[in-house]
Amino acid sequence: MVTIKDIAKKAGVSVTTVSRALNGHDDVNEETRRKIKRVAEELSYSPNAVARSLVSKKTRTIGLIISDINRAGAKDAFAYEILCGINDRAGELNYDLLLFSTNPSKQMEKSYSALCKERNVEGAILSGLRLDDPYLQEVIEQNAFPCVLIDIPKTGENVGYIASDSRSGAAMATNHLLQLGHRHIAMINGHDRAHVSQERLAGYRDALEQAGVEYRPELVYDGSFTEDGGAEAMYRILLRHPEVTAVFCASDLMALGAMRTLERMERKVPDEISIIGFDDISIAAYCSPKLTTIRQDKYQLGYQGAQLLIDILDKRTDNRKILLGNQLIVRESTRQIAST
Amino acid sequence: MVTIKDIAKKAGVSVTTVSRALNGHDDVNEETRRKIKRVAEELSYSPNAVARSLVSKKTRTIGLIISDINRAGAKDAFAYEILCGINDRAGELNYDLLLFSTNPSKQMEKSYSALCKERNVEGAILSGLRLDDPYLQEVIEQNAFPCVLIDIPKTGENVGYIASDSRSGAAMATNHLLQLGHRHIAMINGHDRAHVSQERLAGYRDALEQAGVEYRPELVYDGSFTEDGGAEAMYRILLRHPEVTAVFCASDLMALGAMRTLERMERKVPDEISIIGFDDISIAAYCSPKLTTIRQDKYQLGYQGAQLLIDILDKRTDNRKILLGNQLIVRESTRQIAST
DNA sequence: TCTTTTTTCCGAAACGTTTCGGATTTTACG
DNA sequence: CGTAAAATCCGAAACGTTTCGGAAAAAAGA
Repeated sequence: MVTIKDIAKKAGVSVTTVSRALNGHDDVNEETRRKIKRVAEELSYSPNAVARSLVSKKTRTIGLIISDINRAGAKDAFAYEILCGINDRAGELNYDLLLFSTNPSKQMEKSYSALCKERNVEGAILSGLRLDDPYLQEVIEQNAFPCVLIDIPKTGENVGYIASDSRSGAAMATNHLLQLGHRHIAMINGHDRAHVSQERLAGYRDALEQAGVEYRPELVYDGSFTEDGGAEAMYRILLRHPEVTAVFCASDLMALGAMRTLERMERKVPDEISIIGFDDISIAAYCSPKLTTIRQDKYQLGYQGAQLLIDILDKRTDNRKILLGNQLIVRESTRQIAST
Repeated sequence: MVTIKDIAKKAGVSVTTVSRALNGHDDVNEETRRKIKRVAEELSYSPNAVARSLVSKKTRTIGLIISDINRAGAKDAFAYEILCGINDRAGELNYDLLLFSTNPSKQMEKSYSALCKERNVEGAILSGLRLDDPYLQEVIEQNAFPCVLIDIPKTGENVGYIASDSRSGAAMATNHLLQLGHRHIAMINGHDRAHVSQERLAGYRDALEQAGVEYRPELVYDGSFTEDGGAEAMYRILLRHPEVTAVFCASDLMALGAMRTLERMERKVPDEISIIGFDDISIAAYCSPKLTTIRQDKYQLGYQGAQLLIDILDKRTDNRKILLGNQLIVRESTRQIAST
């Protein structure tokens, strides 16, 4: 390995000068700088980032703790799009990303903060964590290193969060169904360890109450954010609440499951029952019928999340909270209620 | 920051002993070890991985250069599944992943090998690179650091590759169509800067020739691996080769595009034209008609790729090449040719 | 009791870089 | 020409860890 010393020797200067020359400091003669650069080139020198960060305390690295990077996520590609956003913004700002191997199988022995401290990342972005994650509290309380949480509404001196506005999104979805004349609207929600589930439920209630429709808790089913869960929930709705003409699903995946059940039971969507999802995953535009849904911009979640983190790092902002808007995408799975 | 020195001082021993105690060396009294561990705990010490790797030359980090991590990839989630596989295996073996910000927009000034050398990663996995990538050659020739290429058939002392067997997969697809009685089979291929395109074309030819069907180059169109490209190619096929009754698409995304065109032109799939794809992306099981395709195990590409890299690192194998099998998934987009 | 072996510990160097404080040389100014 | 200022360079320390070689202390053997 060729080091700064080798260059110094060959160029006949001190290591100090080599360092300063290569880093563009201005107290080095242009001619010596050229020479040093030439020698560095000849020896095909490349700086050792590890040594550099040991002294500078800077790694230009952002830690990523994305617990939902797994096979199952391929369908909704949720984590993926977030990652793309982070990757793009981090790339633009010249940060690299360190993906921690948060081993979910064997109980992790190291906390997130330990992980980040050890590796000297400058900050971290956490996504896919459950509200009851044992290490989450520690991250926030210790306030040890700057981080941005995705979809977890906690802030602190050094911790910010970003999310899409689930509540208004859910209200938007429910309103859409209401405007189509539906009055008996069920909801298939995700598991309640996710904050977004609470928010989406609240939005659903908001819309109902504002429209003067009674909110009936028994119409809300748990689909645990999975396709099978959605399918299962739909069976129960069909069985127990035949009066229901529309279902708001808190995720597209669950909506897909619900539609599968409806197909099996030979109930036509949207003619007999309207379905609206949440997320706008790519399948939504291809399935049959195409799914009406609330689009949330997952990419921006990552992109602006990365931006927020770096703003926090550079103490460039006091803002610790970003809420992204959503968009209603009307496709084929919802329809004006049949006038009976 | 609390260091090993602080522990040494508080425990009344030397830094050497602390280091050896914490790292489980056996030349330290069990009692002192306990004491040191206790002190470390009290001070909530966490080791500095940067300093450690400066001296040990080990980072337990794998570099990732995945040039196709971008928004567009959300539909096929190809890069994502590979990443999941890598992430899982790396996690199991206790490696972290460093995602390099290969900024495709501004021309990268640093080569991959420079990137990896600087950051002292132990090895790297490269995916999504084009055959004509300017830096690819350098990686292989310099042989500077161990790496695994995905879908690029080059090997070397320290470089291995992993891919799914595109050629046999394409033959499998074409055979499926032949067995259904099709004789006029067009192909929509990807751009030819990808090695897989060449392979899939070869497989297509293999199958045709083996079945005694003439290979006609004019039936092969370039869909450049995009949905729009597939749609465009399909238009041309319809226009110029009305005799075609089946199309083999070298990717599901292009198949989706082709099906879009067919729907617009009111040609029924599979009644009038059979379509088979390649990849088995998640949409394939949901679109209408559901897409018959060749499934390749992208997750294993990553998982076994990571394994291969680590085997190379540990000099545990001389194998430098892994070829994964594919699987024909028959759904709804192919059918026995209508007997005329 | 004396020597040898084993156990337990430590000092110092090393990893490759940055940076502080100062030294030397050159240039500018009166 | 003498002095002040600017330009250019350098030595040494520091970052937090590991490890080599050996030293001191304890245990074992004769």
